[in-house]
Amino acid sequence: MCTVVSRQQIWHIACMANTTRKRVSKDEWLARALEILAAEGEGGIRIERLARDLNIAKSGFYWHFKDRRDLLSKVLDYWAYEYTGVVAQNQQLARASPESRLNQAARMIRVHKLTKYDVSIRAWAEHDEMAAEAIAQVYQMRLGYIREAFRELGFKGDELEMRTRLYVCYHSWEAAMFGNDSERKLSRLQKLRLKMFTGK
Amino acid sequence: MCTVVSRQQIWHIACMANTTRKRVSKDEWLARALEILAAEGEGGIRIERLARDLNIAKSGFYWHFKDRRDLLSKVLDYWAYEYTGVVAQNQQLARASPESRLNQAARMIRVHKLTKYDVSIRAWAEHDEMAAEAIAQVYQMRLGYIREAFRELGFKGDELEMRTRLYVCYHSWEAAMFGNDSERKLSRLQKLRLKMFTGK
DNA sequence: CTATAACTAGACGGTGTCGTACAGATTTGA
DNA sequence: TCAAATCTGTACGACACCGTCTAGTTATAG
Repeated sequence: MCTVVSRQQIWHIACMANTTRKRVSKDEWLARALEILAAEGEGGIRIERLARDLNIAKSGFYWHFKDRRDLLSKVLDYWAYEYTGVVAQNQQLARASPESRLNQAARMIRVHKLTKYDVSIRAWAEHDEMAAEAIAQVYQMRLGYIREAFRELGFKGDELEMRTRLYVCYHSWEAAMFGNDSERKLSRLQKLRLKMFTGK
Repeated sequence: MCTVVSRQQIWHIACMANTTRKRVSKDEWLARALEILAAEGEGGIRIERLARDLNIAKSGFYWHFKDRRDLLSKVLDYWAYEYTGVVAQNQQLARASPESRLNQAARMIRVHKLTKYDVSIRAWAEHDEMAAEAIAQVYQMRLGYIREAFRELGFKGDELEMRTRLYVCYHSWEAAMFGNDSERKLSRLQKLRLKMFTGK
Protein backbone atom coordinates (compact mmCIF):
# COMPACT_ATOMS: atom_id res chain seq x y z
CA MET A 1 0.00 0.00 0.00
CA CYS A 2 1.71 3.08 -1.26
CA THR A 3 5.21 1.80 -0.75
CA VAL A 4 7.83 3.26 -2.98
CA VAL A 5 8.27 0.81 -5.82
CA SER A 6 10.13 1.77 -8.98
CA ARG A 7 7.81 2.83 -11.80
CA GLN A 8 4.67 2.35 -9.77
CA GLN A 9 5.31 5.38 -7.63
CA ILE A 10 2.68 7.02 -9.73
CA TRP A 11 -0.03 5.40 -7.70
CA HIS A 12 0.93 7.84 -4.96
CA ILE A 13 -1.42 10.23 -6.66
CA ALA A 14 -4.29 7.88 -5.97
CA CYS A 15 -3.12 7.32 -2.39
CA MET A 16 -2.72 10.99 -1.51
CA ALA A 17 -6.16 11.19 0.07
CA ASN A 18 -5.38 8.43 2.57
CA THR A 19 -1.88 9.23 3.75
CA THR A 20 -0.98 12.40 5.57
CA ARG A 21 2.30 13.52 4.07
CA LYS A 22 3.29 17.12 4.25
CA ARG A 23 6.31 17.38 2.12
CA VAL A 24 5.04 15.53 -0.92
CA SER A 25 6.75 17.10 -3.77
CA LYS A 26 7.36 14.21 -6.10
CA ASP A 27 3.75 14.28 -7.26
CA GLU A 28 3.92 18.00 -7.78
CA TRP A 29 6.93 17.62 -10.06
CA LEU A 30 5.04 14.99 -12.02
CA ALA A 31 1.81 16.94 -12.15
CA ARG A 32 3.56 20.04 -13.39
CA ALA A 33 5.45 18.00 -15.97
CA LEU A 34 2.14 16.69 -17.29
CA GLU A 35 0.66 20.16 -17.50
CA ILE A 36 3.63 21.31 -19.50
CA LEU A 37 3.55 18.22 -21.68
CA ALA A 38 0.00 19.01 -22.73
CA ALA A 39 0.71 22.70 -23.25
CA GLU A 40 4.13 22.64 -24.86
CA GLY A 41 5.28 19.11 -25.49
CA GLU A 42 8.16 17.10 -24.16
CA GLY A 43 10.66 19.82 -24.99
CA GLY A 44 9.00 22.12 -22.50
CA ILE A 45 9.69 19.74 -19.63
CA ARG A 46 12.94 21.16 -18.29
CA ILE A 47 14.06 20.66 -14.74
CA GLU A 48 15.09 24.21 -13.97
CA ARG A 49 11.89 25.49 -15.47
CA LEU A 50 9.75 23.10 -13.41
CA ALA A 51 11.65 24.22 -10.32
CA ARG A 52 10.92 27.87 -11.09
CA ASP A 53 7.25 27.09 -11.63
CA LEU A 54 7.11 25.31 -8.27
CA ASN A 55 9.06 28.08 -6.52
CA ILE A 56 11.70 25.68 -5.44
CA ALA A 57 15.36 24.92 -6.02
CA LYS A 58 16.01 22.27 -8.62
CA SER A 59 18.22 20.12 -6.41
CA GLY A 60 15.14 18.50 -4.89
CA PHE A 61 14.35 17.08 -8.28
CA TYR A 62 17.34 14.78 -8.11
CA TRP A 63 16.17 13.33 -4.86
CA HIS A 64 12.88 12.26 -6.44
CA PHE A 65 14.13 11.30 -9.87
CA LYS A 66 17.37 9.92 -11.19
CA ASP A 67 17.51 12.41 -14.02
CA ARG A 68 15.32 14.08 -16.63
CA ARG A 69 14.76 10.86 -18.52
CA ASP A 70 13.53 9.16 -15.39
CA LEU A 71 10.84 11.80 -14.99
CA LEU A 72 9.83 11.47 -18.63
CA SER A 73 9.46 7.73 -18.25
CA LYS A 74 7.18 8.22 -15.26
CA VAL A 75 5.17 10.75 -17.21
CA LEU A 76 4.51 8.08 -19.83
CA ASP A 77 3.60 5.53 -17.17
CA TYR A 78 1.09 7.90 -15.72
CA TRP A 79 -0.43 8.60 -19.10
CA ALA A 80 -0.82 4.93 -19.99
CA TYR A 81 -2.40 4.30 -16.62
CA GLU A 82 -4.84 7.16 -16.87
CA TYR A 83 -6.35 5.89 -20.07
CA THR A 84 -6.49 2.27 -19.00
CA GLY A 85 -8.02 3.06 -15.67
CA VAL A 86 -10.75 5.31 -16.89
CA VAL A 87 -12.09 3.54 -19.97
CA ALA A 88 -10.89 0.02 -20.61
CA GLN A 89 -11.13 -1.13 -17.02
CA ASN A 90 -14.51 0.42 -16.34
CA GLN A 91 -16.56 -2.48 -14.99
CA GLN A 92 -19.91 -0.78 -15.31
CA LEU A 93 -19.25 -0.04 -18.95
CA ALA A 94 -18.13 -3.61 -19.66
CA ARG A 95 -21.61 -4.97 -19.03
CA ALA A 96 -23.31 -2.55 -21.43
CA SER A 97 -24.29 -3.28 -25.03
CA PRO A 98 -21.66 -2.77 -27.74
CA GLU A 99 -23.45 0.30 -29.13
CA SER A 100 -23.59 1.80 -25.69
CA ARG A 101 -19.94 1.02 -25.11
CA LEU A 102 -18.90 2.72 -28.33
CA ASN A 103 -20.94 5.73 -27.44
CA GLN A 104 -19.84 5.94 -23.84
CA ALA A 105 -16.18 5.53 -24.73
CA ALA A 106 -16.49 8.45 -27.15
CA ARG A 107 -18.31 10.48 -24.54
CA MET A 108 -15.79 9.79 -21.81
CA ILE A 109 -12.88 10.64 -24.09
CA ARG A 110 -14.58 13.92 -24.87
CA VAL A 111 -15.70 15.07 -21.43
CA HIS A 112 -12.66 13.82 -19.55
CA LYS A 113 -10.29 15.08 -22.23
CA LEU A 114 -8.55 11.73 -22.27
CA THR A 115 -6.62 12.56 -25.42
CA LYS A 116 -5.23 15.74 -23.90
CA TYR A 117 -1.66 14.50 -24.11
CA ASP A 118 -1.97 12.57 -27.37
CA VAL A 119 -0.65 15.22 -29.72
CA SER A 120 2.43 15.90 -27.63
CA ILE A 121 3.20 12.27 -27.01
CA ARG A 122 2.71 11.28 -30.61
CA ALA A 123 5.13 13.98 -31.70
CA TRP A 124 7.53 12.96 -28.96
CA ALA A 125 7.34 9.35 -30.16
CA GLU A 126 8.71 10.51 -33.48
CA HIS A 127 12.18 10.83 -31.98
CA ASP A 128 12.07 8.77 -28.81
CA GLU A 129 11.73 5.02 -28.59
CA MET A 130 10.38 5.16 -25.05
CA ALA A 131 7.48 7.35 -26.08
CA ALA A 132 6.96 5.29 -29.23
CA GLU A 133 6.50 2.14 -27.19
CA ALA A 134 4.10 3.83 -24.81
CA ILE A 135 1.92 5.17 -27.58
CA ALA A 136 1.92 1.92 -29.53
CA GLN A 137 0.72 0.15 -26.42
CA VAL A 138 -2.06 2.63 -25.82
CA TYR A 139 -3.18 2.50 -29.45
CA GLN A 140 -3.32 -1.28 -29.30
CA MET A 141 -5.42 -1.07 -26.20
CA ARG A 142 -7.85 1.38 -27.73
CA LEU A 143 -8.08 -0.63 -30.94
CA GLY A 144 -8.62 -3.85 -29.00
CA TYR A 145 -11.41 -2.37 -26.95
CA ILE A 146 -13.27 -0.88 -29.90
CA ARG A 147 -12.66 -3.92 -32.12
CA GLU A 148 -14.38 -6.12 -29.57
CA ALA A 149 -17.45 -3.89 -29.61
CA PHE A 150 -17.71 -3.97 -33.40
CA ARG A 151 -17.14 -7.71 -33.36
CA GLU A 152 -20.10 -8.16 -31.07
CA LEU A 153 -22.13 -6.11 -33.51
CA GLY A 154 -21.40 -8.77 -36.12
CA PHE A 155 -18.62 -7.23 -38.15
CA LYS A 156 -15.58 -9.25 -39.15
CA GLY A 157 -12.53 -9.31 -41.40
CA ASP A 158 -11.66 -6.13 -43.26
CA GLU A 159 -15.02 -4.62 -42.51
CA LEU A 160 -14.34 -5.01 -38.79
CA GLU A 161 -10.82 -3.62 -39.12
CA MET A 162 -11.87 -0.64 -41.22
CA ARG A 163 -14.56 0.39 -38.74
CA THR A 164 -12.29 -0.11 -35.75
CA ARG A 165 -9.48 1.98 -37.17
CA LEU A 166 -11.75 4.73 -38.36
CA TYR A 167 -13.51 4.98 -35.01
CA VAL A 168 -10.36 4.94 -32.91
CA CYS A 169 -8.51 7.32 -35.18
CA TYR A 170 -11.33 9.84 -35.17
CA HIS A 171 -11.79 9.85 -31.43
CA SER A 172 -8.08 10.01 -30.79
CA TRP A 173 -7.81 13.26 -32.74
CA GLU A 174 -11.25 14.85 -32.53
CA ALA A 175 -10.23 17.09 -29.66
CA ALA A 176 -7.13 18.23 -31.48
CA MET A 177 -9.06 19.15 -34.62
CA PHE A 178 -12.52 20.15 -33.44
CA GLY A 179 -12.01 20.76 -29.73
CA ASN A 180 -13.22 24.33 -29.98
CA ASP A 181 -16.74 23.34 -30.93
CA SER A 182 -19.48 23.16 -28.33
CA GLU A 183 -20.19 19.97 -26.46
CA ARG A 184 -23.69 20.27 -27.86
CA LYS A 185 -22.58 20.19 -31.49
CA LEU A 186 -20.02 17.45 -30.95
CA SER A 187 -22.54 15.18 -29.31
CA ARG A 188 -25.07 15.81 -32.04
CA LEU A 189 -22.54 14.73 -34.64
CA GLN A 190 -21.55 11.75 -32.48
CA LYS A 191 -25.12 10.49 -32.61
CA LEU A 192 -25.10 10.51 -36.38
CA ARG A 193 -21.64 8.99 -36.47
CA LEU A 194 -22.71 6.05 -34.36
CA LYS A 195 -25.64 5.47 -36.66
CA MET A 196 -23.37 5.27 -39.66
CA PHE A 197 -20.88 3.03 -37.91
CA THR A 198 -23.42 0.51 -36.72
CA GLY A 199 -25.12 0.59 -40.09
CA LYS A 200 -28.58 1.49 -38.85
CA MET B 1 9.82 35.17 -62.36
CA CYS B 2 11.70 33.90 -59.44
CA THR B 3 12.48 37.29 -58.00
CA VAL B 4 13.16 37.44 -54.32
CA VAL B 5 9.88 38.41 -52.70
CA SER B 6 9.40 38.08 -48.95
CA ARG B 7 7.64 34.89 -47.98
CA GLN B 8 7.32 33.64 -51.51
CA GLN B 9 11.00 32.82 -51.75
CA ILE B 10 9.89 29.27 -51.37
CA TRP B 11 8.96 29.14 -55.00
CA HIS B 12 12.67 29.09 -55.66
CA ILE B 13 12.43 25.40 -55.11
CA ALA B 14 10.11 25.11 -58.07
CA CYS B 15 12.28 27.43 -60.13
CA MET B 16 15.57 25.69 -59.47
CA ALA B 17 15.35 23.71 -62.69
CA ASN B 18 15.28 26.86 -64.81
CA THR B 19 17.90 29.07 -63.22
CA THR B 20 21.56 28.11 -63.04
CA ARG B 21 22.70 29.07 -59.60
CA LYS B 22 25.76 27.44 -58.19
CA ARG B 23 25.88 28.54 -54.62
CA VAL B 24 22.26 27.91 -53.70
CA SER B 25 22.30 27.24 -50.08
CA LYS B 26 19.09 28.83 -48.90
CA ASP B 27 17.06 25.94 -50.22
CA GLU B 28 19.38 23.49 -48.57
CA TRP B 29 18.84 25.13 -45.21
CA LEU B 30 15.10 24.94 -45.76
CA ALA B 31 15.14 21.37 -47.03
CA ARG B 32 17.17 20.20 -44.08
CA ALA B 33 14.88 22.05 -41.69
CA LEU B 34 11.92 20.21 -43.19
CA GLU B 35 13.62 16.85 -42.84
CA ILE B 36 14.30 17.55 -39.21
CA LEU B 37 10.79 18.86 -38.66
CA ALA B 38 9.35 15.55 -39.82
CA ALA B 39 11.82 13.48 -37.85
CA GLU B 40 12.08 15.39 -34.60
CA GLY B 41 9.70 18.30 -34.55
CA GLU B 42 10.22 22.03 -34.37
CA GLY B 43 12.52 21.73 -31.37
CA GLY B 44 15.02 19.83 -33.50
CA ILE B 45 15.42 22.73 -35.88
CA ARG B 46 18.46 24.48 -34.40
CA ILE B 47 20.71 26.67 -36.45
CA GLU B 48 24.03 25.30 -35.25
CA ARG B 49 22.78 21.79 -35.74
CA LEU B 50 21.61 22.49 -39.29
CA ALA B 51 25.01 24.02 -40.01
CA ARG B 52 26.75 20.91 -38.72
CA ASP B 53 24.52 18.71 -40.84
CA LEU B 54 25.34 20.79 -43.91
CA ASN B 55 29.06 20.89 -43.08
CA ILE B 56 29.05 24.62 -43.02
CA ALA B 57 29.54 27.46 -40.57
CA LYS B 58 26.34 28.84 -39.14
CA SER B 59 27.06 32.44 -40.06
CA GLY B 60 25.75 31.83 -43.55
CA PHE B 61 22.37 31.18 -42.09
CA TYR B 62 22.00 34.81 -41.12
CA TRP B 63 22.57 35.92 -44.64
CA HIS B 64 19.64 33.84 -45.87
CA PHE B 65 17.30 34.29 -42.91
CA LYS B 66 16.75 37.04 -40.40
CA ASP B 67 16.77 34.64 -37.49
CA ARG B 68 15.48 31.23 -36.41
CA ARG B 69 11.88 32.39 -36.38
CA ASP B 70 12.19 33.60 -39.94
CA LEU B 71 13.25 30.13 -41.05
CA LEU B 72 10.39 28.54 -39.12
CA SER B 73 7.90 30.84 -40.80
CA LYS B 74 9.22 29.83 -44.21
CA VAL B 75 8.99 26.20 -43.24
CA LEU B 76 5.30 26.69 -42.56
CA ASP B 77 4.84 28.52 -45.84
CA TYR B 78 6.39 25.67 -47.72
CA TRP B 79 4.21 23.14 -45.95
CA ALA B 80 0.99 25.02 -46.68
CA TYR B 81 2.05 25.35 -50.30
CA GLU B 82 2.94 21.72 -50.72
CA TYR B 83 -0.50 20.54 -49.73
CA THR B 84 -2.38 23.16 -51.72
CA GLY B 85 -0.41 22.56 -54.84
CA VAL B 86 -0.67 18.84 -54.89
CA VAL B 87 -4.27 18.16 -54.03
CA ALA B 88 -6.64 21.11 -53.88
CA GLN B 89 -5.33 22.79 -57.03
CA ASN B 90 -5.12 19.65 -59.11
CA GLN B 91 -7.08 20.54 -62.24
CA GLN B 92 -7.39 17.03 -63.55
CA LEU B 93 -8.86 15.87 -60.25
CA ALA B 94 -11.32 18.77 -60.14
CA ARG B 95 -13.20 17.43 -63.16
CA ALA B 96 -13.68 13.94 -61.72
CA SER B 97 -16.75 12.65 -59.91
CA PRO B 98 -17.07 13.31 -56.18
CA GLU B 99 -16.49 9.62 -55.33
CA SER B 100 -13.38 9.60 -57.42
CA ARG B 101 -12.17 12.83 -55.85
CA LEU B 102 -12.58 11.44 -52.37
CA ASN B 103 -10.75 8.33 -53.36
CA GLN B 104 -7.96 10.04 -55.23
CA ALA B 105 -7.39 12.57 -52.47
CA ALA B 106 -6.98 9.71 -50.00
CA ARG B 107 -4.66 7.91 -52.37
CA MET B 108 -2.49 10.92 -53.04
CA ILE B 109 -2.20 11.70 -49.35
CA ARG B 110 -1.07 8.13 -48.81
CA VAL B 111 1.41 7.65 -51.63
CA HIS B 112 2.87 11.15 -51.51
CA LYS B 113 3.00 11.13 -47.72
CA LEU B 114 1.34 14.53 -47.67
CA THR B 115 0.72 14.36 -43.94
CA LYS B 116 4.36 13.70 -43.20
CA TYR B 117 4.74 16.93 -41.24
CA ASP B 118 1.29 16.99 -39.66
CA VAL B 119 2.18 15.44 -36.34
CA SER B 120 5.10 17.76 -35.75
CA ILE B 121 3.28 20.86 -36.84
CA ARG B 122 0.19 20.05 -34.83
CA ALA B 123 2.31 19.63 -31.71
CA TRP B 124 4.20 22.80 -32.55
CA ALA B 125 0.91 24.67 -32.90
CA GLU B 126 0.19 23.84 -29.28
CA HIS B 127 2.66 26.49 -28.16
CA ASP B 128 3.13 28.74 -31.17
CA GLU B 129 0.55 31.02 -32.68
CA MET B 130 2.30 31.09 -36.05
CA ALA B 131 2.06 27.32 -36.40
CA ALA B 132 -1.49 27.35 -35.06
CA GLU B 133 -2.57 29.72 -37.79
CA ALA B 134 -0.88 27.68 -40.48
CA ILE B 135 -2.48 24.46 -39.40
CA ALA B 136 -5.91 25.99 -38.95
CA GLN B 137 -5.69 27.27 -42.49
CA VAL B 138 -4.67 23.90 -43.89
CA TYR B 139 -7.41 22.09 -41.98
CA GLN B 140 -9.98 24.53 -43.33
CA MET B 141 -8.72 23.88 -46.82
CA ARG B 142 -8.93 20.13 -46.45
CA LEU B 143 -12.36 20.31 -44.87
CA GLY B 144 -13.60 22.64 -47.58
CA TYR B 145 -12.39 20.38 -50.33
CA ILE B 146 -13.90 17.21 -48.88
CA ARG B 147 -17.11 18.94 -47.81
CA GLU B 148 -17.72 19.97 -51.40
CA ALA B 149 -17.39 16.38 -52.57
CA PHE B 150 -19.87 15.09 -50.00
CA ARG B 151 -22.22 17.94 -50.81
CA GLU B 152 -22.24 16.90 -54.44
CA LEU B 153 -23.09 13.41 -53.27
CA GLY B 154 -26.26 14.86 -51.78
CA PHE B 155 -25.38 15.13 -48.10
CA LYS B 156 -26.23 18.26 -46.12
CA GLY B 157 -26.47 19.74 -42.66
CA ASP B 158 -25.09 17.67 -39.78
CA GLU B 159 -24.87 14.57 -41.93
CA LEU B 160 -22.59 16.43 -44.33
CA GLU B 161 -20.50 17.86 -41.53
CA MET B 162 -20.13 14.55 -39.73
CA ARG B 163 -18.91 12.77 -42.84
CA THR B 164 -16.56 15.58 -43.79
CA ARG B 165 -14.91 15.73 -40.39
CA LEU B 166 -14.61 11.99 -40.07
CA TYR B 167 -13.07 11.64 -43.51
CA VAL B 168 -10.60 14.48 -43.12
CA CYS B 169 -9.62 13.51 -39.59
CA TYR B 170 -8.96 9.92 -40.57
CA HIS B 171 -6.83 10.73 -43.56
CA SER B 172 -4.92 13.40 -41.70
CA TRP B 173 -3.78 10.84 -39.13
CA GLU B 174 -3.86 7.50 -40.90
CA ALA B 175 -0.16 7.60 -41.67
CA ALA B 176 0.70 8.44 -38.08
CA MET B 177 -1.34 5.56 -36.72
CA PHE B 178 -1.23 2.87 -39.40
CA GLY B 179 1.64 3.95 -41.59
CA ASN B 180 3.50 0.71 -41.05
CA ASP B 181 0.89 -1.37 -42.82
CA SER B 182 1.32 -2.32 -46.44
CA GLU B 183 0.00 -0.17 -49.24
CA ARG B 184 -2.02 -3.21 -50.26
CA LYS B 185 -3.87 -3.51 -46.98
CA LEU B 186 -4.45 0.22 -46.65
CA SER B 187 -5.97 0.47 -50.08
CA ARG B 188 -8.20 -2.54 -49.45
CA LEU B 189 -9.56 -0.87 -46.34
CA GLN B 190 -9.92 2.41 -48.21
CA LYS B 191 -12.24 0.75 -50.70
CA LEU B 192 -14.52 -0.41 -47.92
CA ARG B 193 -14.32 2.95 -46.21
CA LEU B 194 -15.45 4.79 -49.28
CA LYS B 195 -18.40 2.44 -49.60
CA MET B 196 -19.49 3.21 -46.08
CA PHE B 197 -19.01 6.94 -46.51
CA THR B 198 -21.00 7.20 -49.71
CA GLY B 199 -23.70 4.95 -48.28
CA LYS B 200 -23.60 2.35 -50.99
C1' DC C 1 39.26 42.62 -65.45
C1' DT C 2 37.19 44.66 -61.93
C1' DA C 3 33.47 46.03 -58.84
C1' DT C 4 29.77 44.48 -56.56
C1' DA C 5 26.77 41.06 -54.85
C1' DA C 6 26.48 36.59 -52.74
C1' DC C 7 28.20 33.88 -49.45
C1' DT C 8 31.46 31.58 -45.57
C1' DA C 9 34.90 30.99 -41.60
C1' DG C 10 35.82 31.70 -37.04
C1' DA C 11 35.49 33.91 -32.77
C1' DC C 12 32.67 36.41 -29.09
C1' DG C 13 29.37 37.29 -25.24
C1' DG C 14 25.12 36.06 -23.33
C1' DT C 15 21.69 32.78 -21.87
C1' DG C 16 19.53 28.38 -20.51
C1' DT C 17 20.08 23.88 -19.34
C1' DC C 18 21.93 19.50 -17.14
C1' DG C 19 23.88 16.96 -13.49
C1' DT C 20 26.80 17.06 -9.17
C1' DA C 21 28.26 18.33 -4.54
C1' DC C 22 27.49 19.48 0.00
C1' DA C 23 25.77 21.74 3.90
C1' DG C 24 21.52 22.81 6.15
C1' DA C 25 16.65 22.38 7.28
C1' DT C 26 12.51 19.66 8.37
C1' DT C 27 9.84 15.63 9.25
C1' DT C 28 9.17 10.92 11.03
C1' DG C 29 9.60 6.92 13.86
C1' DA C 30 11.52 4.66 17.87
C1' DT D 1 13.88 13.51 22.62
C1' DC D 2 17.05 11.99 19.22
C1' DA D 3 18.64 9.70 15.09
C1' DA D 4 17.60 8.64 10.60
C1' DA D 5 15.13 9.62 6.58
C1' DT D 6 13.45 13.06 3.75
C1' DC D 7 13.84 17.19 1.40
C1' DT D 8 15.86 22.16 0.06
C1' DG D 9 19.29 26.14 -0.95
C1' DT D 10 23.25 27.57 -3.22
C1' DA D 11 27.08 27.13 -5.96
C1' DC D 12 29.78 24.96 -9.67
C1' DG D 13 31.59 23.14 -14.32
C1' DA D 14 30.32 21.60 -18.73
C1' DC D 15 27.78 22.10 -22.74
C1' DA D 16 24.55 23.68 -26.61
C1' DC D 17 22.48 27.21 -28.43
C1' DC D 18 21.43 32.18 -30.24
C1' DG D 19 22.63 36.27 -32.61
C1' DT D 20 26.51 39.51 -33.86
C1' DC D 21 30.71 40.92 -35.84
C1' DT D 22 34.69 41.19 -38.81
C1' DA D 23 37.53 39.60 -42.22
C1' DG D 24 37.64 37.13 -45.76
C1' DT D 25 36.41 34.17 -50.34
C1' DT D 26 33.94 33.17 -54.54
C1' DA D 27 30.74 34.10 -58.30
C1' DT D 28 28.60 37.18 -61.71
C1' DA D 29 27.72 41.36 -64.47
C1' DG D 30 29.36 45.20 -66.93
